[in-house]
Amino acid sequence: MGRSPCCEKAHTNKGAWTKEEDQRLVAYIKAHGEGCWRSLPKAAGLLRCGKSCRLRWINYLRPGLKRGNFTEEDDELIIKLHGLLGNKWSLIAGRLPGRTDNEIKNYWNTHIRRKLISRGLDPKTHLPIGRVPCHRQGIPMAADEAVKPNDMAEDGHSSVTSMDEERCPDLNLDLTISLHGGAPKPPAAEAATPASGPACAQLICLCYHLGLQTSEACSCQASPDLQHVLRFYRPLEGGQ
DNA sequence: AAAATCCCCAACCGCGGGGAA
DNA sequence: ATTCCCCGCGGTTGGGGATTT
Repeated sequence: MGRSPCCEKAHTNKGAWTKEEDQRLVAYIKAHGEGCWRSLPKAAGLLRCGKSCRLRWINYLRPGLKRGNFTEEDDELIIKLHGLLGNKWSLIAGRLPGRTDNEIKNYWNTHIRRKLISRGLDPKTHLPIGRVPCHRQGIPMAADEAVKPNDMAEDGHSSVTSMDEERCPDLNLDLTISLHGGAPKPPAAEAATPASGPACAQLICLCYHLGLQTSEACSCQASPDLQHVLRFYRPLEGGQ
């Protein structure tokens, strides 16, 4: 039982990519564009599975990738974003142009984790090591723990917003996503890009995004001025 | 200089979501 | 309504270079 394999494993290469494979992949994507990863390997003459091709392209061959050291500012941004989003590497990567989710994930696990530990902070919760998470005191916490049913019900707002402002006043956490009421979806790329600033009218509450919308946890829908627009959004002060 | 250990990161794996049939 | 397929994500692995003994 179980899911069928993503490709015919018997006739696919694994492991490190060769220069020739890279060249074939780049040439094919330049000519035909991204997408249709399943059929790409055959069309491009590669003995690789589609997933492998996609990964190679996204993480290594795609133009515009920044390779090399992260700056101190990058570090701090990643730490802030991780504190709010948790291990949502793709979302975090969306905030760091030229960086991939895989790269950030690796960098987190190899460098930033230790950095936090050396500061006496738990890399998972961002709390002082040994301390029990408690956001009500404005103490940092992991995003997984940031939105809990009771937090939402008490005052009708996501505590993430106030937490966010308390903790990262300089951080634009525009986590805009589409409505759940039949309104057209904005392009996925806009969901977490700085470009979708205050001008973006279709916003949604974070609790819904986190799957809490159907529970009592989310009271955003009760808000009279948010009948069509539910939001978790905080604009930058003075732009990006 | 050689062996052992550590560390980094590219790549793989399995799962879940969403759309099409 | 259900099943299937594809894509994308996050967790994990393992090869190989760097460092230490």
